Amino acid sequence: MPRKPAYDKNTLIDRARDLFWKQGWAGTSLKDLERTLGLNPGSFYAAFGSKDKLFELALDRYAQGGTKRLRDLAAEHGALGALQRYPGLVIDGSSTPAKACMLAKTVLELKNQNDQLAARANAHLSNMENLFADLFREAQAAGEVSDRYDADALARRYQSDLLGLRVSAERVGVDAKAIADEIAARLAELAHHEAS
Amino acid sequence: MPRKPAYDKNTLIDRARDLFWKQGWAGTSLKDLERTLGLNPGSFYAAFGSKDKLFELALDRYAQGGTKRLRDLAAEHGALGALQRYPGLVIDGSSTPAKACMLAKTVLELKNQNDQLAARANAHLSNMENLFADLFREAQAAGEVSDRYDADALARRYQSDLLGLRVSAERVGVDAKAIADEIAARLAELAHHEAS
DNA sequence: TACTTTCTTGAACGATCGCTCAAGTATATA
DNA sequence: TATATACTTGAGCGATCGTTCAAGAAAGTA
Repeated sequence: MPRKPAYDKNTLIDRARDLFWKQGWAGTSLKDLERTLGLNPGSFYAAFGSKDKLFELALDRYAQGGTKRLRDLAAEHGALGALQRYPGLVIDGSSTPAKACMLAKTVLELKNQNDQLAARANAHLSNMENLFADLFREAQAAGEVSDRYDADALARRYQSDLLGLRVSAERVGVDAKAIADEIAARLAELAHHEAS
Repeated sequence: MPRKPAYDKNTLIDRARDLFWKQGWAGTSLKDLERTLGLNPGSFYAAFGSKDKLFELALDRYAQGGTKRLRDLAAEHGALGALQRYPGLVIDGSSTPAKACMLAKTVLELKNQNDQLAARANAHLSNMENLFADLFREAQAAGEVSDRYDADALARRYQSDLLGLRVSAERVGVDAKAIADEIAARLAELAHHEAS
């Protein structure tokens, strides 16, 4: 009996993610969303409930994409290979709406005015960091990284380096590729057993 | 003949900087500013012209504070000593309205909707990076850092590391002090002449 | 073809946005 | 003390914010 929606919800979430990623929370108005999604207010609220809810979906979708990309990389190039390639990948090409991390942008923008969403973004970042740690452990098991390092500490530092890289990549006049290369090169040195 | 303002403009700019720093551009309404500065709309616009203009002043004030803090550090501890202490300093204490860099926050938030302000923030970041490079060169002249490194490259990487550190410090559940220590420790290694 | 169920449309809501301006108040000079 | 020159006040402007909802259109069942 019913009538089917004229849109594909998954596609709309992708588009919303890209818009939010580029413009941020406050920088994206309902009018922007209606235009980009091709939805009138009524349909928008029937489909997503509120701007907050959609942003939450977009955040989850974003995080899911990041972990998938890294896992794929690990499947193809191994743990260390993936960790080395990832920095270059996230700042590469003009395919993404922004170079900076959407999760980091969200934490910075909303920490002091929307705890809900900021906390969710932060949780996704922690999740990602856990994945980094797993890969470092895997690299250690494979003998690619010395056991003398703490994988969690390496992951923490790697996450911080990535966030810095991606903020730098958002700036104009900064050679982000050079920074990405340095991060990757540093990882290669972790195999050595020299005294620190 | 005239009547003197009831406020000290410099103090107001400091307060505005702290508010903008913490809450960002869109997150700070005129009502917020009026409350924090103790100014009614009329006085506000008489004194500052617009929200944009005040934000610009706040941005400049912020950048000026950063360079001063670093220069003071260099005067007391030397170039390398200053570079090593700075990371710990910027994320330390609860004295600042936020841990993240206001310039970075501004670039991320406004790049796609207020070129004017984003570009100004970016320029301040470049300025800071030049100061880093000068200090690295100074450290090289003092023999604290090997000449085999390019000071500009070191500064670029240092800036990126700092930005990452300060985003990390804004998160909950992250041991930012540990990251700051690692950044400082890495600088100490730059004196060695080992093969890279 | 009639009916039911859902989706779509878009006008309009109250709240807030950044901002203006006329009227009132305080202070320094004369 | 009178006057000129600011500065201060706060009501209220038009625009936009996120959101609601009643009315109309489309599609599956009977």
